[in-house]
Amino acid sequence: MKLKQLMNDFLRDYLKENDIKFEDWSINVSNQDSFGDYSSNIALKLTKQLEESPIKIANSIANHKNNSSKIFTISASKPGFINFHISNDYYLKALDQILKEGENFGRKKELNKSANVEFVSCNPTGPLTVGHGRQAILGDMVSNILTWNGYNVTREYYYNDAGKQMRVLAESCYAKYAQQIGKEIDMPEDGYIGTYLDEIALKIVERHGKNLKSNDPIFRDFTEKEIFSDIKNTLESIGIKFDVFSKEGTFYKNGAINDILKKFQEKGLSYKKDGAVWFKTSGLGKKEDKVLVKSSGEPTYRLPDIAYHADKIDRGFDLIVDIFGADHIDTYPDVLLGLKSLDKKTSHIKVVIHQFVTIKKGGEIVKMSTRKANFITLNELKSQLSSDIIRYFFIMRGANSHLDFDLDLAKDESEKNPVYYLQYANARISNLLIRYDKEISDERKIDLSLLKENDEIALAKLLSEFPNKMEEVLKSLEPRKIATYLEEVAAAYHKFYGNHKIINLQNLALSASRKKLCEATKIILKNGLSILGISAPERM
RNA sequence: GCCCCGGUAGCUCAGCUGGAUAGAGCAACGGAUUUCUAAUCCGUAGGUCACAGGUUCAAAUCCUGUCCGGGGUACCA
Repeated sequence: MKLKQLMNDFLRDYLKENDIKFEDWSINVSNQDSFGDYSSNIALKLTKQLEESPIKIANSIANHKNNSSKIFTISASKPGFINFHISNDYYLKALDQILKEGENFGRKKELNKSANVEFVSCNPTGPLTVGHGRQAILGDMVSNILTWNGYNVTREYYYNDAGKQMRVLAESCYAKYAQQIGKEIDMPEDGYIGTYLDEIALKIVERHGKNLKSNDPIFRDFTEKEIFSDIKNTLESIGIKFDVFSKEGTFYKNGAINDILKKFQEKGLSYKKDGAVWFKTSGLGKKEDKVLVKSSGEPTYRLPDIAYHADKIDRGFDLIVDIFGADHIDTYPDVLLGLKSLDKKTSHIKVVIHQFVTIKKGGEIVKMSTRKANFITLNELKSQLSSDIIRYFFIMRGANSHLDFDLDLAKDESEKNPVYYLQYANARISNLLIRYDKEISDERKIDLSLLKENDEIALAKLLSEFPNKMEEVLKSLEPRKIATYLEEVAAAYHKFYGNHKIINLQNLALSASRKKLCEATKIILKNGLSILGISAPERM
């Protein structure tokens, strides 16, 4: 960050000295060594305004007085780029800082800001599927990213304990119960037919006998409890814990839903038609109006969702993140509209939408349908794969892309599996450090300037970028970017390791410096992996 | 019908706040000192960035349209 500032300062200084008013330039990482470390397009952008050829402007800029000459030199190249060449010294100094700050390197201090991350939030009508798994892991990592950047994070799970789905679940469970005790009863329409319900029904028979009536609350309460505890166990097995569980029923009981209806009515934003209450979204930029309360008297999901979000806003979080599956893409704008019309602040709500997951097995896509009990559960996945692998594979693609979960690759314990690539780099370093201490007991002042090889500088440069990366990730809330970065770090380390001897009894000073580079790499790998919630084994 | 996401190497995908010769992993092929852990490294080959227009000094990236794939779309959530 400091580095970019210095480069920008240099450009600003040039503009000021030449009395040019201009702001629209960028500085990017160069894509070729001969173009230095960073490049700016400022001269190209200035061509029109100055009515000069870009290369002329670039040369003029490159010759401008450089107050940061110890940190970088400047050159101009072909069409008109300004190239900044950063001194090795700058990157090596970053190593000192990494070693000094250790597990806090790149971490933001307490911001005194709070964030709420809502994710998973599925109703307890069945076991979690791999689709929920993606959301769970995405949400957990987003939470970690926020924590790392200084937020005080609340992980929240919201579910509907009162609606139609739970009623159907109870009816389905009764039907299964009836089957267990030898009665033939038809499954309710759109009922849940998964085998997990058979197990629950059997438990009910065992514990409560065979004489329960269909309307016994046990069929709802017991089932909810059973399924929920299964969900919690599943989540825990991949390292996820929630701080708060919110129930939809709360907002009926405390009157929030009626209040909102009343306010909409007062503001003229709702009306009655065909026995239902409609939300006049057409006046707010939408094409059609939406139903708030069905003619049956039951609210649609929108109303409680608005109430729930209003509640989150009122709890005073500085940032509210909603992680939703692609099925919400059309519906969350309604909720935001509702909140806005209630004069609630919504600018601090960030919605992360992720696409769905397909499982690839033996080169073929396994089609899934949740209702028809034709799905792969997260538990099944967990029984075959470690938490580390599951976590990594779910964020290997951007949230906005469909995810093909390649089961065969995930199970593969060879070098093909990218998770091991990262972990192996860490294990390699750990082993090396142990060996180093055995062979070299020499204590000396470290002279990092002995690190001059391209592989060494490239690695140091990459390590120094970690804090910037974390800031980027805070903006995009894309854990994948951390994974990509760590793969680069591991690759740079493996390359350095392959080309250069670290423990060299003939050159203890150089050995000591290289050891420091290894230690710094280990810190970065560990810090990055910890945000992803993936272990960094010392030995493999 | 309408909405969202995607179309980049044989496969899976990066890159997309516009920038200099489009990258990685896997697969293919060829190599690496009796290893500081070879779960590694080096090299070769592989591309009309779906297509057509447009904006621009500059387009894989922005705009428009078309085609293909996936998903959503209700008084279900």
